[in-house]
Amino acid sequence: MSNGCKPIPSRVLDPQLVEARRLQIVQAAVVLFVEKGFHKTTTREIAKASGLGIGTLYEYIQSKEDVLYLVCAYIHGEVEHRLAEVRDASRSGREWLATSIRRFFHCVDELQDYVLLIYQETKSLPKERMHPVLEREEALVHLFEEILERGRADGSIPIDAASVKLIAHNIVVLGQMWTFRRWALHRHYTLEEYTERQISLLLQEIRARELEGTQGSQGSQGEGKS
Amino acid sequence: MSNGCKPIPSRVLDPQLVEARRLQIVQAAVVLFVEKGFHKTTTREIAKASGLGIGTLYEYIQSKEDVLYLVCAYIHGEVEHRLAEVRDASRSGREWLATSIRRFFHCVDELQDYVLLIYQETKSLPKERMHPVLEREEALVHLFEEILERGRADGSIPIDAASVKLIAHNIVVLGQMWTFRRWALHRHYTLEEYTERQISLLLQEIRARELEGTQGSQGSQGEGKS
DNA sequence: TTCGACCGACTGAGCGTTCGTTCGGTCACT
DNA sequence: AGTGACCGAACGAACGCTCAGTCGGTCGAA
Repeated sequence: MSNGCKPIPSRVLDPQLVEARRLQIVQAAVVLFVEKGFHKTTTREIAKASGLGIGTLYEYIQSKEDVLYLVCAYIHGEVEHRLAEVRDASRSGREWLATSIRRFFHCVDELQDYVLLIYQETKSLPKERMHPVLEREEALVHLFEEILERGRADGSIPIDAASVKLIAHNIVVLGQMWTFRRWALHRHYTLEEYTERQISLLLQEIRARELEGTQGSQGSQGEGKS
Repeated sequence: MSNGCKPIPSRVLDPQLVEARRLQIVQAAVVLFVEKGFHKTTTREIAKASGLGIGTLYEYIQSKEDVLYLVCAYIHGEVEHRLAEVRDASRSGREWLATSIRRFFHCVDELQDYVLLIYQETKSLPKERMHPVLEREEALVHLFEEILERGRADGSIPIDAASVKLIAHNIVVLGQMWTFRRWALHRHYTLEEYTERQISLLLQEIRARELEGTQGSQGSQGEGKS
């Protein structure tokens, strides 16, 4: 559940020590990265903030970018951990969805600096390290796909199969939007307002399909050109 | 319609020449930034690609970050220019909205590298230069607010006032999502599929409210906990 | 004595930015 | 038309500095 893909080599032998030191490193680095960004943070700053010498730092990583990768993995771990708690919580898919969205948005809000960091710095990873990070991002989308799928199965979320993936992406992105548009959104909404409004929009949208079903028409197709 | 806030000083006197040379610079830089990112692009590369000497480059800017700012302004200009064409096109707010979304998504697709660039590099701007860029981003949101507002006025888009801003943000972000999630989305949808599906979701959502009105119930409020 | 975790002075590539210089063009005066 | 003073756009070598990464050494535990 926690590791991604290729392990980062370390010159230190004891695996427990490696894990412990890397946690030090990551927790120090995350603060610095949030504060100044990846590029403007120096390895020396990371070393000092971790309580290690610069040489020691390089016993546990091979490059500065490795630190970024570790940080990304750590953050994804945090998100996944918090989200796992409600994985099988409620009864209908519809309720599960609403609960999960609330949890997810809440989590995004708590970890907003971290989420923003991933958003802004993922591109600085070397290609090979980027893939596992994106995969983990997609796993998050999959979680919501699963929920939507269950709602589809039990009839509580009447949508067509081809929209599932899209809606799942929408949910994730609209959650993350709370962080990368906070300069605008926080001026107008509290987290609760934001969450409930987004859920309400989404569920109304889903309800619409239900009603349309009873009406028997598809609507919104002959809307314009193309 | 085109300029932002504080002008960037140049040591060159002739304003026409300044504009022309800066266009050279921007168009060269934009390619490099898309290719390698802002940080990994050197001023020398920018100079060479613009057909200028390093020294000349600095006749027209004061720092490397100025180039980034010019690039951002240029891109926003492109987007705004393309969007302006349909500003007063159709009759009902609802139709205007659909048309504008199509145009916007199409535009985002055409300029996807540029849009992505702004998304990823805005944070590298110095604070003072960042503000005008964000303001221009908000202007885009305002465009959609305006459209939604008109739809509200003519009754074709029955939503409550407090949702207008949120929906406008949603539209803009879901458009931009096409660029920053292309690694996932392009695998599953063409631009047309993506656009029509998103519009359809949005309009159904709006239609839902309409129907709810005739039903007289609010729904989706007692969905879960607090 | 051996081993491995830790250290930090050192290196050198690479960066943004500067500044002394060049040189084609313009214009006032003859 | 001819001349020379002046202008300013263009140039690029060089400067000063930063910073990722290295390497030889120290030290404590086994």
